[in-house]
Amino acid sequence: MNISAKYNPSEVERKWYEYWDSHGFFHSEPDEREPYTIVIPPPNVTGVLHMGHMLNNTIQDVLIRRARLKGYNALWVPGTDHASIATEAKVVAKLKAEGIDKKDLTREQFLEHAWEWTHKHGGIILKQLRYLGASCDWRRTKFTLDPDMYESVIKVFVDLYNKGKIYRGFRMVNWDPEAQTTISDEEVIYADEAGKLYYINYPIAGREGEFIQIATTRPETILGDTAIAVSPENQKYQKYIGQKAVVPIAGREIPIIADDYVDPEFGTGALKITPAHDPNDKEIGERHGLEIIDIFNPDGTLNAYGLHYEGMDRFEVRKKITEELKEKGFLVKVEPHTHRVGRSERTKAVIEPRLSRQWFLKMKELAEPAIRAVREGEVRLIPKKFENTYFHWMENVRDWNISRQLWWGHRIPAYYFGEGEDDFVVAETPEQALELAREKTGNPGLQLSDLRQDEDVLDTWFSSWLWPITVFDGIRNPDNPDFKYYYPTNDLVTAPEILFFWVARMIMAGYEFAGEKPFGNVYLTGIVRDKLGRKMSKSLGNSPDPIKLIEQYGADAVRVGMLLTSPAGNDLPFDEQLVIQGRNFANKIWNGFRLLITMETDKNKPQPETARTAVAWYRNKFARTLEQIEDDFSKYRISEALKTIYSLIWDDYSSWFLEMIKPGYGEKMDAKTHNEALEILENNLRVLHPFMPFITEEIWQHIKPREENESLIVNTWPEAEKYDEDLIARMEHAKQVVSNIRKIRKEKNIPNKNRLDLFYKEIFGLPGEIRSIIAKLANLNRLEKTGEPVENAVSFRVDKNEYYLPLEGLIDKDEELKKLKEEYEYLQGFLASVRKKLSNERFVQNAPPAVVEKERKKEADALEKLALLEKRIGEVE
RNA sequence: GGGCGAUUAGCUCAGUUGGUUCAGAGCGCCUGCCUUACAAGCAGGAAGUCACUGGUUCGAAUCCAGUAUCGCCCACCA
Repeated sequence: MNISAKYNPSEVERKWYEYWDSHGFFHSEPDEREPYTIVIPPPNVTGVLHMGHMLNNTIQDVLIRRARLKGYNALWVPGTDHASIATEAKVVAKLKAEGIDKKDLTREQFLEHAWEWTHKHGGIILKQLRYLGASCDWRRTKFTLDPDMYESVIKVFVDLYNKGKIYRGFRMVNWDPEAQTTISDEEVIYADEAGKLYYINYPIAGREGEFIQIATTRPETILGDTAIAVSPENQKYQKYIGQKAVVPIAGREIPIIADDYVDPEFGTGALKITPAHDPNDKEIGERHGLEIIDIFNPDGTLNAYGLHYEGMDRFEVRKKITEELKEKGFLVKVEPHTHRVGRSERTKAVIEPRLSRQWFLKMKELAEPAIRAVREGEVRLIPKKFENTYFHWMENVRDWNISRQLWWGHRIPAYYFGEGEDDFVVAETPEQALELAREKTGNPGLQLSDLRQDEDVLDTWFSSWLWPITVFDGIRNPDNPDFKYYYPTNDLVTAPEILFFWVARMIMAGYEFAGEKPFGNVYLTGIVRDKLGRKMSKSLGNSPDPIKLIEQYGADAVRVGMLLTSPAGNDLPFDEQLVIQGRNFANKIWNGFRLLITMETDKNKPQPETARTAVAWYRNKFARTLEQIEDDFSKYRISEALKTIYSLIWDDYSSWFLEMIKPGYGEKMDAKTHNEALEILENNLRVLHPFMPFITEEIWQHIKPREENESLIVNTWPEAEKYDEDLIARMEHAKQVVSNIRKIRKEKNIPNKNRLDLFYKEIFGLPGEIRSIIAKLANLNRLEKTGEPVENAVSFRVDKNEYYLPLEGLIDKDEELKKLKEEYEYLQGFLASVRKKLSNERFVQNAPPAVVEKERKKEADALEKLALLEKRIGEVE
């Protein structure tokens, strides 16, 4: 068989993905087996794969493939999110580039464009996931705007409204003037920015020449001022409380009030109050019954209250009004001032706090079962450290503003029939709304055309929080077999950034609408960063294109590269070097396979002792390592599990096992060993498959012809077996002896070809088969026990055995003595420390007996070794 | 301002309930090898006062307190 010395992933990967998919190996239907379910965190429908997705989905694929091998009925549900604000922003930008303004379109026209865009770009990211090897059940692909999903979302809204949990409120919200919509608190990103603090004098009404001075970072908002507040404790301003001040430029008279909120130490100790544009001011305004003056248009320009600034942008007004204040003598000074500015996560526009009528969801009651679930371990967060943040947020949860002034999304099912505060009904369909409206108004003549549906849509997360339920149609049809079988799901893999946006809310929705947790474990990944520790982002251009990486190195290599350094919750400093390491590993595995498959075999040749021993040893070593792998997985230490397998295959299997069973030069391998080695290889492939699905399947299929149902992806995970610790320990000893000899060969410049003799004093027993391994790997002529001192030999000690390698003419007596003395001194120091412990009465009394016993053994062993060394030193001298 | 977490070799990280021979791995580095599976490799090697200061303990990388640095989350100081 002619097989390339370099593994070529690109040829292999497409082939096997197609094979798995077309044979339905990703597909799951309920059956008698235990289910194992993951729902994908749905990426934005118009998104493209970035490194964060790669990490996230690799972990999910590892979990799902392992579950499949372990015999679970494994289902990974894929899908995409309509991502209302992100997608709408993209569509608006695209239309703008084509010279079309959203304002000139009707809702229907705009949605047509949006769907067109969605159909064009939607699914790109899902296709990219296939290159990665993601074994999703594509037949179950969902989209949050699918008709059934849409219906479920509306049903939930109506349900919550009828339960009194959804209400309309006139509230201070975060207004994004760019997207012209409200956004949730979580979508506002605060950062320190350099700004200015403007000190402005407000004349006191009726007191010529007297002023009250305030400090503000937003001078344009003075036009919306409806009061000046001072601290009631403030001596300086006592006399003005109850008086009136005159708003510069506007000329309006506003009251001067006292409120505890004001910090007399900050700024001038007097605060201008603009209830329409500051959350605190709004509260103060409510306490004092102040007027509310909103000076902004939705796009951030000033309205008629802006007087001669009407129509100008807020930031331009800031400059202009500063000049005017200066000219008219109101401006006292301007100081540089760093303060926190909130910007929209999506559009980066400075957020304007704004009062408006919005829909809200009461959160407190919903949060309670979700808090309990995590506290009682019904839902586990991995790593655990995120529980603190979770509780903190959940215990201080605020009502959720769920309406967005967008078109792309689930339209709020509220129908208005009049202008009054309460002139609306909430219903799943217009027909039901009409019925309710007729009841509510007592007017049976009301027609559909008399109803106006709310223009707003729901926050994207209002559909994603139902994801684990709605992908199984659990809202509309809770008794369906899929929902009953797959829900609750097992593991959720996602980024900690959306712990509140999404994870916490899914837990709430799970208990509220399904009466049960949505998933058992939440694996929180880290953030993928570049070598400099910066978050990977498009704008920095520091993110490699994952698809290019896959093309260059292979998906298996990229998967390994991502996983080698990413324990749960830790950031992942991505380095292409790691992918190269993954590729090298693939090549190593490939060549380990190549050695066996190109080996000529002989059925009549008996199995050598070395091979028999090697097979026995590796099987035991594998069994022990499997235990470690299971332990790693049980603790969700995915990268540790990979490292464990990496070292098993690279070190134990390739460097030791294969070397042990290799026949001599020009010889054939006996058929028994060959078969056993292939079996061993198969087990390696089984545990490696979740991490490197492609190369493992490729090799698996090359080992021997396979039936379709024998494909590795649907094969079995190895069974745990008992193992012989003693055999493993003796082989460990043998490996150390071999390493010592290799080291001496290197020091003395003795080629590997030259066969050597080795003598030893046996205290740690070495059965013949272990000796044969040593002889083979170290290329020895003879390996014999001896009672006599060996002349002209280099000696070394492993465990309690002393080894002598006679090297006539190559011995430097002084150097040998020096080494022996160093070893001796070291051991003496060690002995001293052990004895110090043992002579400490308190140690002997207080330490557990087992620990004391260990120390005694250390002492005895050290003494024995010292005796050996002492003797050897005498011999050399 | 409040909370959480981190700090172990040049880099990225392990280090289970404090106790096996002066702390481990991978990468990188150094040395020697194109040895008939693999130079994307083999063999060997060097490298750490476990951030700092105290404390608890027979015993601390591990527990406690404080300090420093970094990171994350939350918060309305104009």
